[in-house]
Amino acid sequence: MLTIGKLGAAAGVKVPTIRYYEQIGLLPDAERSSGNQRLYARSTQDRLAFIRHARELGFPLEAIRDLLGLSDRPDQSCSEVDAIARTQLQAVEGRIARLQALKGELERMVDQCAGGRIGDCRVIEVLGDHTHCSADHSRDLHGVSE
Amino acid sequence: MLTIGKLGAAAGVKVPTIRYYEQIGLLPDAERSSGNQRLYARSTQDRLAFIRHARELGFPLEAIRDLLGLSDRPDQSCSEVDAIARTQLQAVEGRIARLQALKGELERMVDQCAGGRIGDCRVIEVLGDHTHCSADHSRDLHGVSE
DNA sequence: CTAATGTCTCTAGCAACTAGAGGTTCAAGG
DNA sequence: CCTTGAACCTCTAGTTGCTAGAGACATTAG
Repeated sequence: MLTIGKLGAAAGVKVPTIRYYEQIGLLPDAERSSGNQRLYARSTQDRLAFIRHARELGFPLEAIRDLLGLSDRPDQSCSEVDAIARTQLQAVEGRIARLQALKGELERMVDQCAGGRIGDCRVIEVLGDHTHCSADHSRDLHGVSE
Repeated sequence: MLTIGKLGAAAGVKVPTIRYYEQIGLLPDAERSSGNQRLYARSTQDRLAFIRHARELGFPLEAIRDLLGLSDRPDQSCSEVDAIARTQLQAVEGRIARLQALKGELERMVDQCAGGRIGDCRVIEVLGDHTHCSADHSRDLHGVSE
């Protein structure tokens, strides 16, 4: 049996995140020691690694919840699993396409900044002007900052 | 003078978002009509279009706040503006690179899903296994979902 | 035995909005 | 002039996926 800290270190997930996953029902309620501390079986490490990897791949927690539910019923068709993965793939492709349009626009901005005064700055000017927009980025308004 | 609805329509920003921007100080407090409704000058439309475009380009609101502050002092050097844009460009390039790694992994998953039962499903298997990871995606853990 | 570290619960905060309740004001049609 | 309905107001709370902190208890190394 592992304590939460060992589990987190083994799976590469921070301790509060594990408690959060338990809270939202993504992990089952952990067993407890006599002193009320969470104890985990090895299998939980696999489940947690699964979650982590899926998160890294950009799957939202709701999709991961579905995948975990599906993986608990190994005799059914995997078409649903496939659909979730395909949806995710499409989302990633869309993000890449839009980010590449943004990249082009940013490059133009930086190239045109001649190092003068702000009054002449192309960056400011381009940001105030939509006419060079090469795509509809409106669906990019969230989740892009870093 | 424009009402908030007209302004929003003209700049492509939703009404509650405009009020939110005012609340956090990104837009100055609007003038009010006798009946307490917000009224905007045309110049606000430009400022709002600037914000919208910068958001579409992925600039966080804090960076936009800085840019707006800089654009109000047009006689200074634009090196700061340039730096903000370059930072943003780097962030976008990093995101693209990581998303392309993720795309490859997702494609492998989908290709290998032979349409059988979940017990044999490669998607589930790959998600449980980190060994094929081609990069450290750990900085991708937020902001990727769509 | 004690000190340090780990764990517990709980609340609050982050970005950047979005949604809803419940009430007021405005513009147009009859 | 009056009414209707859209647009506006404020306020609170919710979203996603965590992260940070407070204050208290548990465990472990020396």
